[in-house]
Amino acid sequence: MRIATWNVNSIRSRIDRVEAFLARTEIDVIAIQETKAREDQFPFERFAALGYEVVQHGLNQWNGVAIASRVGLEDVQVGFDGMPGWGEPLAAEARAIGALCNGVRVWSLYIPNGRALGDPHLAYKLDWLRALAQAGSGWLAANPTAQIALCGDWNIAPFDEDVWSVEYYAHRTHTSPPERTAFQGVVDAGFADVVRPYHPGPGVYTYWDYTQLAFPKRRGMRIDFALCSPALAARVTGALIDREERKGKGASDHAPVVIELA
DNA sequence: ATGGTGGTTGTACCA
Repeated sequence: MRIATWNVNSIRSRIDRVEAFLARTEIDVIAIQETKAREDQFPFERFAALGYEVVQHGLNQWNGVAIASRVGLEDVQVGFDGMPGWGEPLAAEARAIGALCNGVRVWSLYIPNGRALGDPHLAYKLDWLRALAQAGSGWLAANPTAQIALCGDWNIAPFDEDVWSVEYYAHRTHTSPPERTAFQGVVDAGFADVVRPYHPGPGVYTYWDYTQLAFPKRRGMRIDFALCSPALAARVTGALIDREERKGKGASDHAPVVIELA
């Protein structure tokens, strides 16, 4: 079984790329982020034609998450217990959707962007991650053998080797100690980065800014992860970061991350 | 080669 996670930066703009990716990679389940589409705008039929069921949660032109599966899609959950809201009045954003796919609970997560050190969005991001760690801890407490994949764009580079320049990010988000502590909180709850052992850094990234030739200059960040519960991590036999998908015209600024399960 | 922001929306906001 093969699970992918990919921030596509608009499913409507990227549907041709997503289609081609699914067709050439034998993906069973894909967690998608930044769909930027409401339910009535989502290209469900394009997935159906390839044999995938889709569930999606999108409220407006921002955020948006989806899961496509060709191995079953059950027990869909939008958001998780304790997930913080944003705005006035406080409202849940479209940043989390989960479903059971062939025995694996797959989550598609779009962790808030903190924008800048000191920005209220950063506090929101940290709250969101703390709530996720707490929810995840609860899921494993209820069932220690649960197979759970927390897939998505985490907007955090957990270690210095996960960014092209420590100096560049010294006073920006994604690398600050509170963010790294919050990410580690999810790891400590029992969810492991199963890709790192197959692709050790430095220089291994999943995101490259659109501006200033970041990709050809290899100026990226590793911020997209599939964190797996112990029972699922034990099934992992390989992993791939598909840099090919960042190349050429019409690419997302993120590459897909794929894990292979026995 | 991988190439100098892009997407959605509406003339700004988000990343």
